[in-house]
Amino acid sequence: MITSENTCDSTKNLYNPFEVEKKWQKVWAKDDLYKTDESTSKKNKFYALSMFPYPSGNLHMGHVRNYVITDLIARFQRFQGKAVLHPMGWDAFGLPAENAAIERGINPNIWTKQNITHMKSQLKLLGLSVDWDREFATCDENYYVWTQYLFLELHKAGLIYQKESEVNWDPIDKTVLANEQVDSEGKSWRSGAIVEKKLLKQWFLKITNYADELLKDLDKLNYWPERVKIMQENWIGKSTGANINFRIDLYENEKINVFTTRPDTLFGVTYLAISVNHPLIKKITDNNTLREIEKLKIYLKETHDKDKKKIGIPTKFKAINPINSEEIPIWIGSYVLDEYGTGAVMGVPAHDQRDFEFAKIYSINIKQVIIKHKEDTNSKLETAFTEDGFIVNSGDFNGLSNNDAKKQIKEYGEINGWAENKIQYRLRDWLISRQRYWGCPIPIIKCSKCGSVPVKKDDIPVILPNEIKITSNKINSLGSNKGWINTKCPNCGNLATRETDTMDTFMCSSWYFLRYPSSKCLTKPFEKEKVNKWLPVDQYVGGVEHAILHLLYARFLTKALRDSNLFDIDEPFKKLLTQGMVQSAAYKNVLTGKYVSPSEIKDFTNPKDPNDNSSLEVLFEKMSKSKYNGIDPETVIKKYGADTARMFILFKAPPEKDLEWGDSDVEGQYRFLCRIWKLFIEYASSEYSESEIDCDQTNETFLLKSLNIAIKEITNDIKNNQFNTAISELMKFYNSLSSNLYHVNNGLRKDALEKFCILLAPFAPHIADEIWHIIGNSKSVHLEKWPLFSAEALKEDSYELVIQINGKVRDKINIGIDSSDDEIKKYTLTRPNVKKWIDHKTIRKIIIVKGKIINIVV
RNA sequence: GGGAGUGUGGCGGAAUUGGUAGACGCGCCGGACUUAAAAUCCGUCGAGCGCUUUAGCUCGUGGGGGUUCAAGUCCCCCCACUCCCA
Repeated sequence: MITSENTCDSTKNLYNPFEVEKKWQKVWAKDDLYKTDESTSKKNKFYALSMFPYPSGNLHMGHVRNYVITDLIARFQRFQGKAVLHPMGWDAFGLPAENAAIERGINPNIWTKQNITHMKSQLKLLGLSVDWDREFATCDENYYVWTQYLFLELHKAGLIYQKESEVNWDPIDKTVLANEQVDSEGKSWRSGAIVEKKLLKQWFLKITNYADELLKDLDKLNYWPERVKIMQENWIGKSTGANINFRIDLYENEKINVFTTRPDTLFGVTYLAISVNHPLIKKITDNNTLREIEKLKIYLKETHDKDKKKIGIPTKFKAINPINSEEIPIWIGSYVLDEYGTGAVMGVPAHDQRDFEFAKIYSINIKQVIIKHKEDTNSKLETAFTEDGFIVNSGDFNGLSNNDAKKQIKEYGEINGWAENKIQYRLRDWLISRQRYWGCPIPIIKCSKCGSVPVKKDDIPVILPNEIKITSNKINSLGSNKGWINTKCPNCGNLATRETDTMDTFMCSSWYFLRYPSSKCLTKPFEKEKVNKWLPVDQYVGGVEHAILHLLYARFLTKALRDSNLFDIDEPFKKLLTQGMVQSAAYKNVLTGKYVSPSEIKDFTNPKDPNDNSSLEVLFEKMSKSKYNGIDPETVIKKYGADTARMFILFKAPPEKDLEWGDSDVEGQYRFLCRIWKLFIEYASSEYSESEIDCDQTNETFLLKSLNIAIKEITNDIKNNQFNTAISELMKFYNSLSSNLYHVNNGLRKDALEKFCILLAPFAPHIADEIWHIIGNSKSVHLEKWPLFSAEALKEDSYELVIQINGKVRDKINIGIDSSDDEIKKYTLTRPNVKKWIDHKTIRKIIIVKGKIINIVV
């Protein structure tokens, strides 16, 4: 362990990170060093943003990683002479505050504010270059007034509507649960009751209106990780196909409309399957069947997706396949969804796996209409054949490739009036109603005469009442507050009631990045010209878990508000970096499956469970209480300082990868900072700073070169988000600096030390400023310009040529940079090591790659 | 089942466009300093064989094949793990 007694220098001038960090944090705050520069239009802007945190109460390592990465980028961009906006705020509405209220009897508002105060103080320890003047929380009245304002804008634009929809209902707690609060067995995480589906009238946002643009514009996001774009693409789930009408034998005028992406398999349809809620079911009179349907409905309600079986109920109806007038049975199928398509599917067992399984269970005909190769004969299918191939058993369409048949059968159907082109999305409209207290109230008034009427813009905010009542394990939602709920209709003036649902918190977080450029504005959510100036966010950093929901909602809202003419940008986030998890060692007893706290383990080289003395498995997993592997950032900072924590986190792994916490690696970074400290203290003591005892040309060239390599590589690495290798380069430069420093002239010595400070500054900002001052500067190092490397200094007059014989390295020689091919050959062939390998052999070929390699093939 | 990704020493991880595999750090071992320990500084460390002084050779980036003068990198097949979607 490192303590203040045994740090780097045992005699004097210890590196004391706490003093250094406290000192500089004060100075920076006093000098407003990180205030956003809005004074000039000469500077290019750079908007650096971390996904804002939920104020859960304590800072986690995941937060630290997120903000340190963003901070490094923000600092680097400031060094590049840009005007940087680097704000921070709080995603402050949401369930944990309600749960805390229930458990501890604290008002969610007070709980949240306390958490913010505490987390902010922890955050400040990190020395982030955040412009704190722009801070806000989404639960602040003068933030959520604008969330309501935007709701009204969207309402005006026709993007908001009400619909009955199923929710997860906990019958014991009498409350609605979010999907995440229902476990894999369909039980409530709180009460353990089986969660029911209940129909409630809810508010929706028409995100589907933008499905196509959201999909198309993914192409514009050149600086987003490919996998995030693919996830969004899959989520939107565009499929192109056709709606096909099937007549029903008994009812001349009834038709069943099915959506399919595979019109090429139409001749292979052997049944239709409809959902339990399909309109046709109303025509069923047979009591037996009706009872079966009721049973199936209950089964579907209570069974979770994972263990759902395919269940079918036969009906007496027959459908007519429009392409060949074949009669096929109509089944009710458990796997047919109401929400997707038309609530009916055409069953093609031969070419769809789900249909295949269904047909096997109920002995339905399987008719193959696509074969892989033209010459293939039909064989019995073991599974559905879903690859491309050629059409058979399909009348006039036989012999076509199935992709051609898709088009031709669809066109044929269009001409004959039973098919139409159709594009279908998987994306559903966004349900924003929450039957919850701690959220942004939905600004709607319900009038018995006028229906749902939006609150007038002058009358917002609709303020969340502060008094809460907790009964039977829940906060009574807004509905029980009579003084609040009763109001007048803005339309007719009659008595009316307020909407008692609050908004999904994703709504609050879908526009916060628009607020930062004008976070103090009291008259609007944001100023158009400020949004146009600062947006899009140049670098957005956050966890990949938000790849779909938050990032998709934010993109949608940006587009919707653009269309309401509130600003002109199409996409909110130009560059996206999704950082990996922070993991640490967890000790698991393989026999019991239980985790053991490290404090109970005596010998870490051979960890044993103290309860049964069995060997423990060491796993690197995401930090969590239940696994006893959490590392508290505040503890680490108090032990080593923020600069060490920052350096460690940036060095240990590339930013997108998971990071494994390691105490000895943290100490390694601490030692590195100690070595730096010592070097600068030594230099500052007069005996070294003035002397030129041992000047040597070789050392000078060497140091100059390593300085310029460092500048070049570190600059490049930061630009490419390769912070781990940037720190490697910094270490190499340090190694060269410390071994050459007193063998070079005073000018170079000072210059190298100063540039080292600047290069270190974005990574470890506190110590960098301190050593910058130690060597005699008076302004902050963070006001300096980023150094440029000199190509001249990097120029070599010779290089090491690698000599390969048959592709294997046999020798290396130093050779002049201008040597011609002939000269290279000549030198190479005289080398004894080379001779040894080519003696008595014929040289077939010689390949020379200038500046690198010569390969002699014998 | 479909999609995306990962696999390199004891460990985390480096390797421009195909051109010296293992940068940098951690760890280990050895040495210096010390009464001793810690800290610090110096040095060794992919595996195997060889090296009595002199030194080199073979193998090696999950496995198997291929393209190439040259493959961690490109192509094909397989294995393992991770994530997303059913």
